[in-house]
Amino acid sequence: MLRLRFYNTMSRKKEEFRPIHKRRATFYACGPTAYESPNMAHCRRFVVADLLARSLEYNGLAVESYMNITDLDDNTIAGADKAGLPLRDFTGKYVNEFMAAARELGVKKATGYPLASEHVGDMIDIARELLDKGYAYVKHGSIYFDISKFKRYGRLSGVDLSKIRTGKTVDLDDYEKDNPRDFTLLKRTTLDELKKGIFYETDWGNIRPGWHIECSAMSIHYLGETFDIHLASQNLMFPHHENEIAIAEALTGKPLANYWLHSGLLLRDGRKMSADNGNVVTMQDVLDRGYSGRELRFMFLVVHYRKPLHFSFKRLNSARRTLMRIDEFSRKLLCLPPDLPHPDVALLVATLEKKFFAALGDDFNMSGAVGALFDFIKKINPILQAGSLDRRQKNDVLEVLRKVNSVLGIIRLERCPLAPEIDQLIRQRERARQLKDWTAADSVRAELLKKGIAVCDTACGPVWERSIEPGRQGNER
RNA sequence: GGCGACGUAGCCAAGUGGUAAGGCAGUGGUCUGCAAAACCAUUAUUCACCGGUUCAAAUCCGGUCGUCGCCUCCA
Repeated sequence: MLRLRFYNTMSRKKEEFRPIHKRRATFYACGPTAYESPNMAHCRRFVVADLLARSLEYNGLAVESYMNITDLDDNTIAGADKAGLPLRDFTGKYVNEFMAAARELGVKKATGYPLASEHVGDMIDIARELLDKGYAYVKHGSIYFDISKFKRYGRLSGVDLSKIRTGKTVDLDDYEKDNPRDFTLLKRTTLDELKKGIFYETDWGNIRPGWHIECSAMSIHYLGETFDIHLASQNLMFPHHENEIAIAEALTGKPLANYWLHSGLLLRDGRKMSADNGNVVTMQDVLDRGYSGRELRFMFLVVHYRKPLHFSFKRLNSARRTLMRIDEFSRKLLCLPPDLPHPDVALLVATLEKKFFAALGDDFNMSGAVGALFDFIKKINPILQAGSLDRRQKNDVLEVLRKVNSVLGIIRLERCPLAPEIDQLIRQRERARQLKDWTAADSVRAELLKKGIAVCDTACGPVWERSIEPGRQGNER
């Protein structure tokens, strides 16, 4: 059992996690917009959400997690228009890509991935209620949230609305707000949208929802008025999260989430990775270069989730090498025959478990946790090399690694099952090697390779693995 | 201009008051029929800079510099 603490943006401190329900944890993560292919920034967010979910699960909590997909907004509408496709077909393609990327990254499925377009009814209800309560107003067929009515605005991000430069990034001429700081809840349908059938009928005319109300509506719909954790990346803090909070709290009078977690940005060449900066590296780019989702996952995992992460292929290479060291270790552990017991193993196993989960529980300090794993590997390696682990100790080692891996999700602990004839061949090759019949040994090795088994020799005997195409290694669970 | 984050070795990265984890690369060694590796050892008198508090500071306080992000629909 793990004591979980994490940094709550709302209080700007690390706090101990106390779920609302004893055995259940609920969290909502802001997901991608379905108008572009998954890139490294999306991948990091997926992995961070997965880390959170797995940590909560390890803590014995049943996790209910939702990550929304924005499939109804300016970008998706403009994208579909440009592609000459119906909105649904356009976004559907990207939704599938995101799901595939998540799988590739070894991300456990969230409870749900709701689409904004399927919850417009909820959004309209919320807007109506906010109008009734006086937090919103109608103007020329659009509905805006009146920020002046929500006194606690800005608590999360610390912005002072009087000092903000309005209109710097948005053309205010497109809106008819009472105050430029107000934000759109429901936007009057344009003529073009009307023609394409992208509109929803309401008492106030045809509309479509704005971005902020989508998240409030979906999170409340699935998780209730107050849930445990809201997760997203830092650059969404203002205005998106402030607006989400304003909508939800004006509506219910209760906090939307008890803990607000924000992950760091993903940078490329010192700048945020985004289409605007023209420095996007997609998941597909990385796979095409022969890297695996598993290698990406590891690269994302070892950097603290709140820190900015500079993406580079050099870094990815370094992650690959590091992973190879772990793989070598687990291969030996699985393949080499058990022998005599070693006196230090019990303590080493206990230390790994303690240190790994203490680091994890301290605001997801994965660098510290992985450091503990390497300390362990370094100590066990010589023992393994000397062939002095007995069967029971090997099981203990495997068991602690399974625990660690329930969060990491990258260690290969499934012994590659050997068909009897493969086992036979390996033995045959060993006999040939003992007789120094190198020609026979090499031909058996070649035969094994044809059957998809790569054999390496070590001082303690042969170690094998399923030979896999580089870059296409599957993730262990 | 306002708000926020970050700055630790060649690179990546932990460490938030007790004397610098871990990984990659490098170097040296061990093992090895071949192959591919692997394994071990080693690498920061110092934590962007300046000042202060303290017996003790990468860690706390004040200031400076640098990089990045957000400021009302890129997400």
